[in-house]
Amino acid sequence: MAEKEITIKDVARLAGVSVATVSRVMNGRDRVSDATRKKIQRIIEELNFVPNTMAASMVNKKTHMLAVVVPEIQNPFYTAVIGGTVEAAKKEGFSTLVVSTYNDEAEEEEFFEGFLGRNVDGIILIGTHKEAGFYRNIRKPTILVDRYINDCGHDGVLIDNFRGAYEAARHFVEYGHERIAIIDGAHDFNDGKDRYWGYHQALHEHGIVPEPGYHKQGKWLEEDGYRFTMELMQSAEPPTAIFATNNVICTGAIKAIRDLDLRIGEDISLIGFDENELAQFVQPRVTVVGRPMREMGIQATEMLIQKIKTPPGEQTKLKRIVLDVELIKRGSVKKLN
Amino acid sequence: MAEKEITIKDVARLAGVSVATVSRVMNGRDRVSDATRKKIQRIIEELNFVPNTMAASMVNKKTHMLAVVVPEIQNPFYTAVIGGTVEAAKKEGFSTLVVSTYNDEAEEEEFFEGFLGRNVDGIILIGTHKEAGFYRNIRKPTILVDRYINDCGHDGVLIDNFRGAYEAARHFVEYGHERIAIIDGAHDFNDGKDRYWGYHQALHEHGIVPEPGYHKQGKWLEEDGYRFTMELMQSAEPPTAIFATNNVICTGAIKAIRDLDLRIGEDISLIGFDENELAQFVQPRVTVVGRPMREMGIQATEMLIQKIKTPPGEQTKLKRIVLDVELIKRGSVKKLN
DNA sequence: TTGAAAGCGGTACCAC
DNA sequence: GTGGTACCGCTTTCAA
Repeated sequence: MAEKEITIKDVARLAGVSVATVSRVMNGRDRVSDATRKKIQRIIEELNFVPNTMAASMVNKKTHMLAVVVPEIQNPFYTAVIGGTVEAAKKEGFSTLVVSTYNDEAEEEEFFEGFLGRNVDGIILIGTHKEAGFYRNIRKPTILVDRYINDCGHDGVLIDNFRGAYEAARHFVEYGHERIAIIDGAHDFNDGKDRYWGYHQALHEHGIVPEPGYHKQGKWLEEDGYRFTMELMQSAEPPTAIFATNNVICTGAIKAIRDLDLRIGEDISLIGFDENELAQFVQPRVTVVGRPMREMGIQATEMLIQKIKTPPGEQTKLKRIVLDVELIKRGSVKKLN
Repeated sequence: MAEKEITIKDVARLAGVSVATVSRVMNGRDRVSDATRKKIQRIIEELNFVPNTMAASMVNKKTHMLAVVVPEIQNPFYTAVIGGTVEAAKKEGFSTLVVSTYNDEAEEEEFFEGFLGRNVDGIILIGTHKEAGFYRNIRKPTILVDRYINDCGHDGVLIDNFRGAYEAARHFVEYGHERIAIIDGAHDFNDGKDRYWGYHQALHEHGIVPEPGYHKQGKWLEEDGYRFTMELMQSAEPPTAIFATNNVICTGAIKAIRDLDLRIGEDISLIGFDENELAQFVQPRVTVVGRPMREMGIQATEMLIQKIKTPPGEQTKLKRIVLDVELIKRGSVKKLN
């Protein structure tokens, strides 16, 4: 397991040339005579020599690695973004490594201070921190995905949360709903906040004043979706529609509805945010606001690599790409009018 | 974004000491006078200096990083293993990075040849390669998880697939089933093969000869579960029970049963392998063979770190840890007798 | 207690 | 074309 590693020096010695020449052959930049090249290549082969990437990185300050840092690796939304990133990175010759912070700020900080954070060429970040200061301290090409903090100093790839929620709520209204509840979580990030206000505006525009009791705030957890749906449906005046603002809340809501022996799209209308297994399984299937998850990863990665390749001098000003969402209508919203 | 990095030299110069002394203060090993230590610490603070981990690693050959390489990051089984790994690694002061090979051998090879594979201290590997040769080439502390290849030269943390399948099949038999189908995939790895033969033995022991048409082999995909369940149930002599040998096949089977308008545990009995969302959602819930996924990650990581810390001389002989599985009985198996 | 200097394993510039 | 060599940023003897 731990024989002394073979180095470029060994190769040079055995080939009877200098390390410089071996280096040339490895990188194929400078030209080397065919004879020596052949000989060196043979020795490399024989010795099964693999250059130490770290040593190389020390001098040229490049690792050709990207990190994608997500809050939670178990959430299919994030794994889809990761998939897009890996694909796009590979195309450009970069390797990708994944880090999950498990929604823990300390964990996120450790990444940046540790080996990884300091040695990747760039970072795709779905952050956990809420203050711009944290992000401003990141001195490395970074693209924020999904969650964006104003004044953070980095580019972002986002989706139009406001519009997604607006469309969902409007869909309810158009179908004649007025008692429309929303289950979300803390408004720590733009995404959650925007979804709430999108919903809010759609209602207002149609003269509906959202009843305070219809706004349930948890922690963006499945159990919140479950508990609040239970509460709502068992209250004196249950809503006719529920907007579940992320995929796990939606899962919880579906389970609650099932346990309450209610029929989706009949006894209660439901719209979720993001695709999820259950939403596609139940009958009728659940209408959701879909976002181009994989595409977000791809776009972010392309921006990132672009940025990495741009000489420090000519950095352009900050930009944010906003991708569109789509209301995927299925059968979970009952027509009341 | 790219001001010149601060180095240990800058600190040394400003503190009016040698780099050696700064290094001492940073690592806290050697003793340094209180006065100089204070001064150096102040400068480090002021400059916001963070040492270059790569340079350090070059000399002490340690990165304190572990990689966990999985075939597919979207599969909850693997993310659970990852979770266990991250937890255990953290306890011992190691960072963990995740790499998904997407079931692609080339991708897996690239990892080992690239920056990451060469610079982590150890690897938790759920491999994609099928030949022992590939694994024997890995010259780094490595633990194989779940999938094990004989003669690979590494320790492993496995589960008793044979027994899990055996228990599942026996459960069917005890409940009076005789027409028991099994859906699996290629027997490339021990896990799949063992599951098939566990099933096979249980039937044989009870004098049941598995009908060839009841063994459906696909690619371990959800669509296989769906397609084969359809085929089986629409055949001239449909089985009374189906053993879905992994989580996604089970998901597919559940969907097919739903689309066929059949009732689980009534028209068709079903047992899955590994927990999954749908198995717990449908009514009645689906009986599954459960494995201690997170625990597998933890055990593997502890073995790995142990190994990393063991001096090369005194390596012990190979060992495999086999964790137990558990048949989680729920309502999806009908009593026929 | 502190400093000088020799690496770690490469890269790249400058000579020849 | 090829070799010599000064780094990259840090750790670690060895001396002082």
